[in-house]
Amino acid sequence: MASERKATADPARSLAILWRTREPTSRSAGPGLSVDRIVRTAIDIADTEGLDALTMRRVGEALGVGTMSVYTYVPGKAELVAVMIDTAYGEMPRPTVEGDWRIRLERVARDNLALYQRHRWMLRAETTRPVLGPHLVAKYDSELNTVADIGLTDVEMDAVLTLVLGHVRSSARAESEVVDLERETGMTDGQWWQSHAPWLETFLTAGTYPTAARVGTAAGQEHGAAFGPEYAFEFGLQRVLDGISVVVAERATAG
Amino acid sequence: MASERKATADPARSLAILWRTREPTSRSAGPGLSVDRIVRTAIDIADTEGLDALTMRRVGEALGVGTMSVYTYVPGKAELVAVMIDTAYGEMPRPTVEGDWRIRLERVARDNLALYQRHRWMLRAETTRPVLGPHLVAKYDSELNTVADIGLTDVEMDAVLTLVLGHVRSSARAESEVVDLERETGMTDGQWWQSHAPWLETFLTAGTYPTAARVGTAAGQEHGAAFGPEYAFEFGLQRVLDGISVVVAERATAG
DNA sequence: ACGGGCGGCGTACGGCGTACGGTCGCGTTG
DNA sequence: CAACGCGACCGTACGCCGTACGCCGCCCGT
Repeated sequence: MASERKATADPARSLAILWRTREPTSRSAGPGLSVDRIVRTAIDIADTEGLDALTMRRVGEALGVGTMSVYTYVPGKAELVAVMIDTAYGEMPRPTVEGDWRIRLERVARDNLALYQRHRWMLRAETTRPVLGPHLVAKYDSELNTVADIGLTDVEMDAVLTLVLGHVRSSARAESEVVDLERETGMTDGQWWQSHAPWLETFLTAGTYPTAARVGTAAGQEHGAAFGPEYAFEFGLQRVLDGISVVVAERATAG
Repeated sequence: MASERKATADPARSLAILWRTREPTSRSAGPGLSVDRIVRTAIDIADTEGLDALTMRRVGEALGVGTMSVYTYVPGKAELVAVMIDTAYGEMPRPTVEGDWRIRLERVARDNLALYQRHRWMLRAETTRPVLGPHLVAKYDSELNTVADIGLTDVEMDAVLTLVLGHVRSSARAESEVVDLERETGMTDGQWWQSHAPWLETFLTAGTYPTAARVGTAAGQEHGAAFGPEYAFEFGLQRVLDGISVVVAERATAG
């Protein structure tokens, strides 16, 4: 597919599907297709077989229905993916209001990480502009409320959320890469590294990049693998929260 | 393409191409193909027409050569993209050693942002495991040196770099989405938002998500568009650096 | 002079998203 | 109660993609 070229070409239609503005229209007792059934099936496929396996033909097949029947409910694949994303947002827990802002924000980060771990395809699908579905809006609102009372301006609240969610995405991607690699090559991360190491050493004359060699080795041994995604997530999250707490403190003393 | 399924299936071959272990082999005065010419052409196409336009047929055509001739030098599209990525890393400036760590790290962030702005396709191509080409290694080494003398452990140095580069990537992606959207729909970000707003309001009963509505509006008016990628980058970068300086200070007093 | 090897490539295959034009059974209307 | 229109369903086909395979013809070593 030439991607989402026209994903937003018809805002009316796209948004109508996202927000389910449509009667159930169960006319007969036939296959009984619906946007919801299609989306659930598609998410299932993407979860278990990966985004590459998500094919319109595959979706039809899984529903026991012709390929083109799917197009009765969804204008195209891009829109289907959009609804999948919004649906996934919908199954997240809403942030609690307990604890101070740092605890709440940390919770938001962990919930989002769990989302990406459950639906790794989202990391590759969320390429275009945010979907603007009902669940994304609800999520955005509830996550904003998490940092609504700590003295930040509206613009800063948005930026804080963007920063934290961006870090989560980055970490989730790094972790997902390791998992994907293991599934695709049948090697663990360590084995993959081992198989590349001799070749790397061939090219990399000893001493040319001392820092890279030392740190790469150190990081590898520390985590038992070439990269420690969980460590990177935790370390980064604490750094980000530390950084945020600096502005929060500023606002508290200045305001 | 089923993506990079076998991108690393033959480490020897892949690494050999990455590190250019091969005589130039300019046998005749024919088309004179080479990995370098192919990669430069491919980068050109991706830069000006986007990653979706990067097709093996298109590459051959641009080189005045049959499609399959490209395969003489490159095992497949995945490997081609890998070399493109490493080549792009190669044209980055190497970080200076002037100033304190914060200035140097900030410079690293800005250089990487500029890279992504010049080659937006990298944001969508860098999906798999890092490429392990010569330029990536050199980049990693020189960027590490930027934070090598501030009292962090090796593992922490790696994590700091990962954090900063992750933030850059996230910001660059957000910015790229806006640009792509404008190019694809012919609307500016503001216009796009305007065209969606009436529909959103239809679904979004006033007052259901007060915080989202207020902050969304505030952020939009502040930046003159629905989202201010540059602001998000700057704000996030300062927060991240603040967070890092907390550990650095800790190490300085404790060590 | 010649023969092998390799750079170059034409053709073809399987798979993708999806446009288009049917078919058929239901709910509504006279 | 009969006719009908509409919408769910779908078979076929088109134009893309990546790339396997086998063939040419030229250059270079002999």
